[in-house]
Amino acid sequence: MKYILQDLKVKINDKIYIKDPESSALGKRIIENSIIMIQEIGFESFTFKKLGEKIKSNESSIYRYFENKHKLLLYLTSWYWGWLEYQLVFATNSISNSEDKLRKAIEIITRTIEEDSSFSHINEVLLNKIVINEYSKSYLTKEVDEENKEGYFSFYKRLVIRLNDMIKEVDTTYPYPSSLSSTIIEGALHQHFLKDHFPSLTNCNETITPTTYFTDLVFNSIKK
Amino acid sequence: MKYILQDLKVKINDKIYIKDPESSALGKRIIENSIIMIQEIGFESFTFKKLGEKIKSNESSIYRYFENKHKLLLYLTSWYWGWLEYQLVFATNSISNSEDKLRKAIEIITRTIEEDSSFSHINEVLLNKIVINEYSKSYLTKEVDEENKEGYFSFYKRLVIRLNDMIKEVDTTYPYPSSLSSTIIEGALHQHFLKDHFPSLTNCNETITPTTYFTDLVFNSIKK
DNA sequence: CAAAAATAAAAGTAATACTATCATATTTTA
DNA sequence: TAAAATATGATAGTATTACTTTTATTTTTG
Repeated sequence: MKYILQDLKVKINDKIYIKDPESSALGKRIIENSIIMIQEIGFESFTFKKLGEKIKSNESSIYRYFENKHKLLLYLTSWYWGWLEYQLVFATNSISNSEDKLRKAIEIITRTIEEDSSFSHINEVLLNKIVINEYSKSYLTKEVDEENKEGYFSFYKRLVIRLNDMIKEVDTTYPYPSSLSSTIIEGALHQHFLKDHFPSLTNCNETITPTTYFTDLVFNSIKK
Repeated sequence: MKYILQDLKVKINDKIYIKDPESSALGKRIIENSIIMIQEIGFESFTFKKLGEKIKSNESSIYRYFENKHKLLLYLTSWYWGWLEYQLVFATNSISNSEDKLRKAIEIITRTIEEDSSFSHINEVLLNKIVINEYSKSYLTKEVDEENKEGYFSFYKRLVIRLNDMIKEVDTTYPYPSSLSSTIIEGALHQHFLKDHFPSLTNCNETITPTTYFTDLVFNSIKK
């Protein structure tokens, strides 16, 4: 698994970047350190100038890779959803029973990314935290429809559709499979956030995980 | 109902503002027009300078009411959740059957705010759109824990807890009432957003409403 | 080794997010 | 009703952001 993951390259829509950060050492440092920095100080406070200082490069050099920090966030989150989709496919592929498959899919999507199975320069534990705290900012904009047309959200959409398909496989008659799928994916991020900042608004904690909650939710809604 | 609503004053935490916008004509113009403007151009592009031009007042005068636009967003969204709570209490109060009560509560929380039942200077149809598009930005910040301690999210929390209580009333044994409650409230905003921008990720449309979907979801999860 | 490409350094611009000062208008109250 | 207090408006100023441009330097490659 490790070996395969090391070879995996998530192919990001090339309109998101000006120059592919995977194509150079500087590009990789930009990605690696932007993840660390956004996680540390938050997306609002993060600037290309600060990142330049951190990686001892120049602001103007970073602008040759990404138009602006919004595009960089789109890049990072696209990578995350692509990575998660790979995890999902890898883990569910061999399961023939559709109920077991769905169960596993929910687990993959809602679990806490804990062990640092990080390969190369991307720390997906930190990246998962960024997705929890910043992802919705990437689509809650006035430009969402244009950017959607450009395909900037295609990994996310593909994941929602994949889960939707798995739900349908278990119960063809369930009338809201894509709403349920999008609720799980977005809701999982939200429950993880609440657990850390608004514990009174969730039952999730060290013992009850979002996986437990969403598994129960899904299997009560669809017929088994 | 109209009459009562006209008298309702949502009492916002006074640390959110510097000077109470309800206390003056200028303050009310700030609120009224900031809602219109944020809805029009989005929160990112919105500035106090632009608002000043629109209401023919001065940037510096607006700063005497709100420290910054983040606090203004907290004010507007607090007002919205307070208003929605009022709607909820008003509509469910007289229902004695706890299942019917929950059903009505879900309806109030997940429905599209359509008719402009606006009173005074606040247009809650536009405000609902702002909440759909911008609310998560108000808490997805590095300051969320401090601001939560200051009580800036108390209306939202109270609504989640109220719905949680109603779920418990119907089924005391259900193990995830607060997660379900927060999923409904956050999820309803999300489904409304998807319906407008990512229709392939939701089953909600003109005929299937978020209310239909969430009502089904809830009553399949809890025992009746 | 020369040419091309990538990166770094520095400077410049327009806008943002404020703060401060002072003038003027309006309201309050003595 | 005059004086005082308060609210608002106009103007200017500051630091930072979000870039763009130009030029110099370093690295890569043919």
